[in-house]
Order: sequence, then structure tokens, then C-alpha cells
Amino acid sequence: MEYIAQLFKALAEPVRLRILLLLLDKKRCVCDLMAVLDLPQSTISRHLAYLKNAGWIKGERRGVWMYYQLTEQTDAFQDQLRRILAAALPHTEQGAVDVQRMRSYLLEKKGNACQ
Amino acid sequence: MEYIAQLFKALAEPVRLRILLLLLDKKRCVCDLMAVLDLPQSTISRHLAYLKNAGWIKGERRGVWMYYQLTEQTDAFQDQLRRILAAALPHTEQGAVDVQRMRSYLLEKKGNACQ
DNA sequence: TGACAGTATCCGCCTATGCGGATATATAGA
DNA sequence: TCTATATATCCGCATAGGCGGATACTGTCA
Repeated sequence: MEYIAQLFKALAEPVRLRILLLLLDKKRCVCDLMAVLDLPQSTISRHLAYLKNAGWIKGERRGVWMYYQLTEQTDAFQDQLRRILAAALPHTEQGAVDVQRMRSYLLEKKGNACQ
Repeated sequence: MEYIAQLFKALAEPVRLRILLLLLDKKRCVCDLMAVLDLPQSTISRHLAYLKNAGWIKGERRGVWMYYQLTEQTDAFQDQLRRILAAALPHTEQGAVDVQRMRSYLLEKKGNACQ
């Protein structure tokens, strides 16, 4: 019960949901997230840490850059949760905007920053 | 996104998950919940109010007693959430205890209190 | 209407956690 | 080793929300 509540607590924050949405399909570095979310770096980093502690994502360093991605689930419950999130988040107002922003950002950048 | 976060926020608390579990199959009055959860009445009432505001449950007065039950969902996302909760909660440690307690409480009571 | 039982709300207190700017840490390259 | 960049953490501050006891409200019944 405590465990399940913890999982939900991590999802109970709009910024963290936005981050999860952006990580659904592939790993991203913090600078990508910053570009899309348009929030102070400390805010993003803090939420990433929260999601990591809650077991939703993991980080991996590549040189100066940190890449974050979803953890491979083993827990059935968390898996189901992720599935319905993947179905719902892209269709929210904010979600649609973020996905679109990520798309155009990736087109513009063309390998200047991290990667 | 805000809306989804609000839904999750309501689920991000063990007591509220315990209440939801007890309401999964049928409506209960507050006194039933008190007997099973073994928590101060004010605590239970507060969490019931939170769940109601978040759209998870609704209350209905019957004389002195308030009966609470899940709302009939219209929202697909909330529906899915409820479904995976219904699958997971009874198998948690606390959930199993609560369900068992509710069972024996109902046997003992046999129509003395509310109903 | 008075008393009581069931429930909701108020209160003071405390912790978790949100924020963003400032600072610390870590890595790459000169 | 010095510097610049990317990220993490610290700081002070503000709010949400947890708790349980006390109090207020609301029906019922004599």
C-alpha cells in the first residue's frame, strides 16, 4: 500500500508527467528536456531525481550529459500504469504541445548540442 | 495534465487507497470504514472528503448515516486506473488484512449499527 | 424540543515538497 | 591544470496536506 502510494505520489505532479511523456519513446538528455519544458534547470533536475528515486526512470552518464530513460519494468502494476499513461498523456492539451515541441526542437538542433 | 495529476494526488496516500479498496465492491457507511481502518473518525472523514473532491467517490445520506461509493466513471482514463487498482490493492499486505477485517466485521455486526 | 449518535469541519502543529537563484560537482578539451 | 559546459544540490521561502482532539452540524427519536 505504501509502495503503491509512493508510485502515485511521483505521478501527482504535472511537471513530472510531462517529463515521463517525453521519455516514453526514448532516452533524452536533460538539455533536451529543458528546451521543451522551458523551466529552470534546477526544477527539471529536481523532478528527475524524484522520478528516479521513485523507480520510474534511470539515468546514465555520457560524458557531460545525463541521459534519462524509463526503467525496464518488472513490476506488473507499474507496467500497467505506464501503459495507461502512454495512452492518455499524449492526448492532453499540454502533452500534445510538448510532443510537438520536442519534434521541432529535434529538427532544428541537428546535432549541435548533446548527442 | 493538471487533471491527471489531481487524480493521482488523491491516490498518493495509503489511507485513501485503503478506503478505495473497501469501496470497490459496494457502498459503505463511515462507521463500517471506521471499524475496519481503526483510525480516528476525523481522519477518515477528511480522506473521504478528499476522495470526493477528486471525483473518486460520492456520498449519499441515509438518515444519520453517510454512505460512500465509487462514482460511475465516464472518464476512460479514470476507469482504467480503477481497474488496475481493483486488481492490485487486494493483494497488498494491508489490503488483504483490511478485506479480511471487513468480512469478519460484517459477520459480527449482523445489523446492529447502520443498515 | 432535548438528547444523542453519526459525520464534518476547525484548530494548531508538523513534515513533505514546490519554486528559482546560487552554488557545487563532474567531465571534456585546451 | 584551467576553463567551460552540463547537471546536481543547496538555500530560504511558501503552500499543501498529514495528524488527532475539540467542536459544530444534522438527523432521529422520545
